[in-house]
Amino acid sequence: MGYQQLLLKIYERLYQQLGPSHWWPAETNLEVMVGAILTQNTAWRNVEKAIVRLKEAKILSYDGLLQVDDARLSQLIQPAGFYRQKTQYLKNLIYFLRDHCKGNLKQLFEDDVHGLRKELLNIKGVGYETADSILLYAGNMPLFVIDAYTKRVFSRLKLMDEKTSYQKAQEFFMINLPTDVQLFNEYHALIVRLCHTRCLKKPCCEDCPLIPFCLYKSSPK
DNA sequence: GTCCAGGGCCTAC
DNA sequence: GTAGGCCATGGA
Repeated sequence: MGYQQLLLKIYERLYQQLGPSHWWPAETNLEVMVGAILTQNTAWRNVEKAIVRLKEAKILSYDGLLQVDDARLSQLIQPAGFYRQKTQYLKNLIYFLRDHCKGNLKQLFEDDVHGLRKELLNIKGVGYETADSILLYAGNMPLFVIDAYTKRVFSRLKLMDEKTSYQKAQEFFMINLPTDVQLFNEYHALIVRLCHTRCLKKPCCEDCPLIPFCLYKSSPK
């Protein structure tokens, strides 16, 4: 079986087992962008707390985030951890939006995808995964998002090395899958959800949906 | 108490 | 281009 077929088989199996994800969990595109920064190396439940606080303070908006002072923002996002860095990262993002499109996100995502990706990566605090999450889940642009879970799952399937670079891993998926925003959206979401609900230590859990594709043999304990 | 979570930056090599 | 240290909270 070629990689194209294999990747689609794995996708179909995950979708059958886990069902649709309805990602990204956010009410607006700006909320997706904010969540993408807040979730950096942080459990989503902690991000949710910060998001709720931002909403309660009525500053989860372009104008709100533009005007709030650093100390206040820092205090509100504290539950999401790394709050001093993330305060600056959020400010950097909002200043980019101000300078680039005056906060008009619809206009922002009309740009050329690769040009926009390069500009996002120029923002201090936006790396590959954050940029691609924003482009895919807020901008509906066809970028496959790689994260630690993706590398963990697919290295276990012997389809890549855990240390594979972001670019190489992304290339692997994008070369071997049709360029389809909805497919990229759902595939990444399913990988994350799989990792939230399954043990990923070797050998495979006996009820793991990916057992048919897993090359590690379960050994009796 | 220890480990980890939907990373990214900086520095050294 | 990459390995290691750093950033911080909250749940398991």
